[in-house]
Amino acid sequence: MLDLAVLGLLKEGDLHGYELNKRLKSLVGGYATSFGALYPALARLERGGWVSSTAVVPHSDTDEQAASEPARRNRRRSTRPKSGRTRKVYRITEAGEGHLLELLQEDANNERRFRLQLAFCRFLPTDRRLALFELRRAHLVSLQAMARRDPVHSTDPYVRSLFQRDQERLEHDLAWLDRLIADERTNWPGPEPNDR
Amino acid sequence: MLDLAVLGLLKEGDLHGYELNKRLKSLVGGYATSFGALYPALARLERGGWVSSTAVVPHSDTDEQAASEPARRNRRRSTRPKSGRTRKVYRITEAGEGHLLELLQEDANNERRFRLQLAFCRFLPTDRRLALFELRRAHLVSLQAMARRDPVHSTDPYVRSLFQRDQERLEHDLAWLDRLIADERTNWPGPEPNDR
DNA sequence: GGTTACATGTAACTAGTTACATGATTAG
DNA sequence: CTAATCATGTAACTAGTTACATGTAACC
Repeated sequence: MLDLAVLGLLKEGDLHGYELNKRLKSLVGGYATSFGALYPALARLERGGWVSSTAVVPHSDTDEQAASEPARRNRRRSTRPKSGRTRKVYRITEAGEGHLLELLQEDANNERRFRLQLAFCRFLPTDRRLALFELRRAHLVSLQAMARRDPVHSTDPYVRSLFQRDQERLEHDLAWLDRLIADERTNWPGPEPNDR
Repeated sequence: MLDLAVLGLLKEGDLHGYELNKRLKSLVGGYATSFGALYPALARLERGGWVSSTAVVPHSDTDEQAASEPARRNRRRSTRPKSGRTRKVYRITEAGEGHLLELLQEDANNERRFRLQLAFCRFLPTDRRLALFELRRAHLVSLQAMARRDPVHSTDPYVRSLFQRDQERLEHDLAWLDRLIADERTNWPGPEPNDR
C-alpha cells in the first residue's frame, strides 16, 4: 500500500525519502508512515525497477532538482542544501507508472487503500476512475446487506449504539460516493447520451 | 487486540476456538479474524496464564459445557457432539479478568481497538467507562484540530472531497460519542449533583 | 552550545492475512 | 459417496510500528 502512495507522489515530481515522508503525513488525513516502513519500501521499489535513484550531494549545484521546484529562480545556488548529508532523490520509471495505474484500480475493499486510490485517481482515465468508484460502492453495499441480514442480536446498549453508528456511517459514505459518481458522469457524458 | 476480543468473549462463558471464531465474526461489524491469528493467540494467552483450557472429547457427557449453554434440557445427551475431533474449551482465569480490565482502558486512539473496547465496556465500572469515552473523545478532537490547522492545500477535487467527508465523519462521530457520554452521566449522576 | 530539523537506515515488534495440512462427522 | 461443517493447527506473507544508530547543519 505504501507503494501506491510513494509512486503516486513521485508521479508528481522527484523526491527524496525524507521529503516523501513529510508529504505522506499531510496527504490524506495523516496517512501513517514511518521511516522504518518508507526506506525499505523505496529500496524494494528500486529493486523492482519501479523507481530509480540518484545520490545528490548537498553542495553540488548541478541539475538535481526536478519538477518539485517549479520556479528555478536564476539558479543562484537557490537549491542551497539545508541538508546534513547526501540525499537519494527518487524518480518514477515508465514501468513504475504502469504499476501505479494497476495499483490504482485493484480491490477497493480496503478503506485505507481506497483513500490512497482516491488521492491519486486523477492519474486514471475517466472510465477507469468510474469503475473504481463503482467497485467501492459495490463493496459498501455488500457490507450494508450483511449488516441487515444479521441484525445485531445483542441487547447490550453499547454494542447496539455502535452498530447503529456503523449503519449511519455506511449510509453517509454511500451518499458521498454517489455524489462523486454523479459528478464524474456529468463531466464525462459517456456512451448513454449519444444515440450510439 | 485479539486478546481483548478473546478475553471479552470468554468472560461471558467458556468457548473453544472454532466457536470463538464464529462469535468474533458476528461481533462488531465483522471484526476480521482468522484461525491463523486466533489459535496462536489462544496458545499465547494460555502461556501467559490469562486463560486455561480443557480438552473435551465429543462423546463424554461429563460437565464440559458451561455458561454458553444456559438451558440444560435434562442432560439427555443434549450436548450431542456435532464435532469431528476433540475440542479445547477455554476459560478465562482470574488473572485474565484483571488483564481484560486493563485492555478495556488503554489507549483509545485506535479505531479498531475502540470498537472492541466498546463491545465489552459493560464489564467496566461506570467511572472507568466514562474515562474511556472521554479519552476517545479527546483523540477525535485532536484529530479535528489537526485537520483544521492544515486546511488541505490541494486543488485536486477528489482529495478535497475526501477531506471534507473526513471532517463530516469526525463531526458525526463526536456527536455520537457525546450522546454516549451524556447517557452515561444520566444513569450515573456522579459527584457533581451531590453537595460532596 | 544545546535543541531542532535534516537525512538514511536497521532491528525487533505488532497484528494481522491467506494458504496449507489434517482429520472426523453429518447431511444430502 | 461426496460435499459441507466441525475442529485444530502451522508457515509464509503483508503491512505496518517503535526504538535505535548515526551524522550534519541551521537556529537561537
